[in-house]
Amino acid sequence: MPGKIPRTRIQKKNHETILEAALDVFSRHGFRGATLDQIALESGLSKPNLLYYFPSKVSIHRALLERLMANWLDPLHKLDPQGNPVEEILAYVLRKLDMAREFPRESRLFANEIVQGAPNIADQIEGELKSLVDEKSKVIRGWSEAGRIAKIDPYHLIFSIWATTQHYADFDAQVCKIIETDGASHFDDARVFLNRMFRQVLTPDTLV
Amino acid sequence: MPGKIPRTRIQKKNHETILEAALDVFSRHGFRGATLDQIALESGLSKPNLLYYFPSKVSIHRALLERLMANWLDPLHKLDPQGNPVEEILAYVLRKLDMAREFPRESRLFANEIVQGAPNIADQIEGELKSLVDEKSKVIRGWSEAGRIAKIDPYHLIFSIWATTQHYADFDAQVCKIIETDGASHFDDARVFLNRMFRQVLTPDTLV
DNA sequence: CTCCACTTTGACCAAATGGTCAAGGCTACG
DNA sequence: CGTAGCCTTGACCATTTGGTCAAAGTGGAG
Repeated sequence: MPGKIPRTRIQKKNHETILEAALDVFSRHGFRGATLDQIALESGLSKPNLLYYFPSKVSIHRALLERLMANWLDPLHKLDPQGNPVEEILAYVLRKLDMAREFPRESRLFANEIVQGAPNIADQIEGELKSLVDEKSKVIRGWSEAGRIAKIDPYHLIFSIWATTQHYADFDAQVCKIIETDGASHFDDARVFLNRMFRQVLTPDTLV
Repeated sequence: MPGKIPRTRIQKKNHETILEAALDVFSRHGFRGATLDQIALESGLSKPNLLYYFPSKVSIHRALLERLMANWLDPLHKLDPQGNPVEEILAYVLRKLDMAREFPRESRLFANEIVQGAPNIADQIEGELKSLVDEKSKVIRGWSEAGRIAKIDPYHLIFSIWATTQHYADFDAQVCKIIETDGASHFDDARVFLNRMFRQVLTPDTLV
């Protein structure tokens, strides 16, 4: 079994192939529902070959989560304390919505994991994710207290952004069955809706 | 194997016992992740006994989903076309939030099912759920066009309500790791936040 | 009390599944 | 072109899991 970092060209390629197939399978069936045989089939490699590159099923899952966490947090990282508060937060909302559209598998992978109690990424949530959220919450609270946006709880604001944007990826099956539009045009409608909603929420109360 | 409706007292009791245990296990691990042995253990019955009352694992799961769907839709049913638009919708939001707090297992059961493509409740979503949403969306659109609430897409409004409220049940593991508050006091904060957010969203634009 | 239908379960089964291993194939480098 | 080390896999294994079955237990109507 090769070390953590792929060395040879072929190792790099197969690592990639496996993670790509695993993303597909894990995001569709959750950790327990996915099988090594499915991942082997989908990746075009044999099952023992998977286990040559990764020591176990759970290690594939963990590698995936770890690799994707950074990308997942990226939109929030980009929230600029120096920018215009309302526009910064709205840009964040729309970036998250774009990610839900472009990377629904990643979103569902995390959703599956967290719904089931986050057994494999508890540490990353408590570490990386929490400290980033804490940091950006302070920024938002600063804006809030300066009267540049409404007085709202930054944590719940962030939760509501996650919930409303990821909903379109995680609950896609439901959304598509309720809205009949064939294409993914509901993402455009969602964009309009969320843009309006969060703009409205952030606008400071003028009278009080 | 007894018919659909439990007849004897003992059948009624055991049906109940099994579904209660199954709710616990399915909501924690998803369909594939749950095992009959776990459900048997948790219900205090033997595995063959489970299969005396239900013909298969999937039939337990389906019975659960079916039984809970009605309760799940109830808050939306209560949305009164004759009431005050803003207050009706806000009351709906808060009812949904209460359900997320009081019935997190039910919420996660549905979340698990839908994230994985809703293989066992596709028909109920396309039927009962869709027609209810269609009906209430018409009501909301009516209010919207009459200028009694803002001009917003009723479907996406409903999605955003589901997303933001159920988030506190489905993603509880994440929420609790990010907010340190020990108790479930974050539900109170969420109530304040969501109340403000949706009130804001529904307020009609006065100028245009 | 008796008897019959309802209920319960220990033992068992076939299939699926995560994982192992030894043997064979391939490749890059000298 | 040869060989050392990387890569691949068919066959196999132990365990888990959904499900079966025959036999034993139990409760309540008469």
